[in-house]
Amino acid sequence: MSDLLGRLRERGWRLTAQRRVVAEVLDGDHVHLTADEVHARAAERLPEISRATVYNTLRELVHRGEVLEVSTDGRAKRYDPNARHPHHHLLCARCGSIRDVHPTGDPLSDLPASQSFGFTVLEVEVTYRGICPDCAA
Amino acid sequence: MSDLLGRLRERGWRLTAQRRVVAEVLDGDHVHLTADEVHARAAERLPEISRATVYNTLRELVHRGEVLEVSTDGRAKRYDPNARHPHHHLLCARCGSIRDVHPTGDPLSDLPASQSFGFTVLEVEVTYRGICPDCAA
DNA sequence: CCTTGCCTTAGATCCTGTCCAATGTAGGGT
DNA sequence: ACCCTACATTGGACAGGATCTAAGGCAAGG
Ligand SMILES: [Mn+2]
Ligand SMILES: [Mn+2]
Ligand SMILES: [Zn+2]
Ligand SMILES: [Zn+2]
Repeated sequence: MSDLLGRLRERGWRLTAQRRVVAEVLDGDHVHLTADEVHARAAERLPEISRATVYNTLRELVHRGEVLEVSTDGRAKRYDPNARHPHHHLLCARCGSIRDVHPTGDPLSDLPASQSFGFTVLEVEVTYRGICPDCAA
Repeated sequence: MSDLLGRLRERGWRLTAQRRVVAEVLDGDHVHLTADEVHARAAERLPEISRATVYNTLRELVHRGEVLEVSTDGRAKRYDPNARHPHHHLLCARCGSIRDVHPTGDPLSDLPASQSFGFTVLEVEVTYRGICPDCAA
């Protein structure tokens, strides 16, 4: 994230207290918060911030490529500020917790053109599913 | 699917008209229906079948390993009877349509033990995302 | 056939996420 | 420094997907 706010301001992003707080909450590595978790932490600093604004801000950060949106089966999506370093995820099937894992190969190149069915393939997501140590105990 | 019903009956599954119809609807390859699509098609043959029963039956088929549950980002999950032949999916980011793709490598073996974080890793899912020919036009 | 424990049902309810119309404000222009 | 206004925020309504509940139905073993 580092100078996220600077980068966004240059692109004409209006800088509000709400957006600043959301960006602060998302700062760090190995952060995978749900929108409601982001809202809860943001509300500690700015009690009147609304859920709608958190959703709006997250949607824009995702759209601008600053935050990664991680689907977790039926549960709430998680937001990952570590969008610059491509990586994959290890997901606990029981509690939904997430860990980062780093790829050894490039699965995109593993998709032969013959299997593209005319799709314009943009990205690939690899999700390892299992049971985390906490849930196993 | 072939002798799905026989297999399930042996495991003590009570055989009802509703379950039979759901299994019939799911028969075939490259089938990726949502729960509501399954319900609509089942209702053509058995008009009084309820959504709850379709959900219950799908959940059990998934739990027994007879059907694969495929998450598609924010959309309704899709149910895939082709659970015996492991494969991955190519998902249209615009309309949510799905195609089967077959892996060239085994991403599970690409996960070094050093990155398991104590998880018991059960499976890996690879999702290619892009734009399908219909949506591109 | 009976019985009983499993199934099915309609509708309520939950969860995540989006939409809306009213109100507030960042920041460029003067 | 102050105004304007286009853009942002807000609370609450809304929507889709999925689960839960309590009442009644029925498969299948005896
Ligand atoms: Mn991550
Ligand atoms: Mn499939
Ligand atoms: Zn867990
Ligand atoms: Zn499409």
